[in-house]
Amino acid sequence: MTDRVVPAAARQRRRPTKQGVMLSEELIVETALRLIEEHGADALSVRRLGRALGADPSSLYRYFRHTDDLMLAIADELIGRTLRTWRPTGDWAADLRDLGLRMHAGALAHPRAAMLSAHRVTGRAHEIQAVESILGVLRPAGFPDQEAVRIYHAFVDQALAFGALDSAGSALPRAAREAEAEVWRSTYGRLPAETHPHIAATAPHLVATMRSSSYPAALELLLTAARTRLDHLRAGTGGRRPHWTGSGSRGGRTP
Amino acid sequence: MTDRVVPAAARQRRRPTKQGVMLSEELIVETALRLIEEHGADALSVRRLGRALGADPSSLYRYFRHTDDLMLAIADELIGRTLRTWRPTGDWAADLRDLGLRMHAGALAHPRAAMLSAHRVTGRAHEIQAVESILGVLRPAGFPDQEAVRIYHAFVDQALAFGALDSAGSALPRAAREAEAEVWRSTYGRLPAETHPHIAATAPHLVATMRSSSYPAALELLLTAARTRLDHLRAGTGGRRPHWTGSGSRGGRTP
DNA sequence: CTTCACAGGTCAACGGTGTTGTCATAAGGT
DNA sequence: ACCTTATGACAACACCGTTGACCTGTGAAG
Repeated sequence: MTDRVVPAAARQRRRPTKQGVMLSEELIVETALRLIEEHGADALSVRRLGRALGADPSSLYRYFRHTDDLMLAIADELIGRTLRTWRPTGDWAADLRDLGLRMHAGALAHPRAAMLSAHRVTGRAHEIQAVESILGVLRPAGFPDQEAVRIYHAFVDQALAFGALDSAGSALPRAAREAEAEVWRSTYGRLPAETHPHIAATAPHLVATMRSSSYPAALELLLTAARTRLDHLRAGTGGRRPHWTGSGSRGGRTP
Repeated sequence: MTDRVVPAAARQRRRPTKQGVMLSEELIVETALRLIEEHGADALSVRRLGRALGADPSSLYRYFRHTDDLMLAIADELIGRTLRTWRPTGDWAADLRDLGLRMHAGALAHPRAAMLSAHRVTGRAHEIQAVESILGVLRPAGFPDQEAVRIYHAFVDQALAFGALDSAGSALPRAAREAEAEVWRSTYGRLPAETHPHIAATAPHLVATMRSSSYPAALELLLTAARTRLDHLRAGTGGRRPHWTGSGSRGGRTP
């Protein structure tokens, strides 16, 4: 069974399902998204998707090599939807802020899908378009190539990471979320100043702000830092070189 | 079968496994962590864990209500380990950088646990100690309470969010991860300059850096922005320097 | 010592999952 | 009208988490 998948473009002999449905990559992705939204991320399995489509589960393997492939297709569709409503103005900071907030909002609107797809590189059309667009905001703004790539990377990952984090929070059952809010109020709001002076001193602020997402603040911090860097660059000296050369390792266990 | 779990403190009638192992909450958590480290995140299943322990899988349900409970126990242990090796020096930026990188590394070392616990507030001892410690770094540095809380919030969420994001990446099956690296090289590395000028211009940088985590960069941006903010505050208040408040920078006990 | 309740380990089963080898058939090109 | 073959269907495999019923060693009480 070397390869049972035929590229979407080359499909011709379509044939209806026993229940009369015409399968297609598009229909499968749409149905998967609907399934995720309506019944939660756990509701997405090959078998349920097959049932929802009116087709045998194994038929899906004619369109996607494995479930991972399907996830990538879903992720790309979400990227496309987000990008489609974004209109860059030429002010790099404003444009990035706008896009970041859109990405975050998009993730919150599709919590389960966002959680599933945030960490994947799809290499598909919409994603490529997004990369090109963001670099197209940074480079004309005056960031040198290497710097532009670094900021792009941090910006995108931060939007995706916070999107997934906040999605996970909002996807919790109602009771669990209220329990968490209660923890902040009753546990952190009442620690004695003798043992926990800093928490006690800031308790009102903690209780007030810990419930909302910190993404807007984090985004603003990122933009501030980028602007600072740009100012240093324009000052001519080139400024001090940032020491954030990627030292972290994503993937690959470190023995 | 209302509740087959007995609180750890009340256990007394321990009895060895058929293979002669004495089970305990601790042993189970330790073994689970070892399993994750040695054979990857996918290796952690109730059945495998049972096998590794020399016990019937169902025995574990005498100690944890379900797998989620086990994950939370693991996560709590991880928070403890991360804090235990952290030694604040008094330089707020350096201390936050150090802690952030430790949190991120801890998450990467145990992907499944990190992904599950990132968005939860436990209100338990280790977590409280962490909050107190971080505020104890920011406030003495001169950040006003509200500002300190805002930066604390962004800092912690950023560490958790990136930890979860990168964990998800590293939890992928080997083949999928190699496929992603290949996507960057073959897809993004070869786009023509006519259609995708910005990607083409930065392709070498993209290919070189997109595989590693952007957390160090994002963290550095956050610290830069915080320092900028602090400079503005000092300038605005006539350069008045807040002085260190003394002993209270550590939360709970430090073994 | 013996007795005895029951915590805790084991077994078997249920319903779920992703995936694949094989087969049947309708669609398209000739 | 034929033949090829793409594509849908079926059955099976090896896993998964979880649970109800059973059995037995343990620790305390008498």
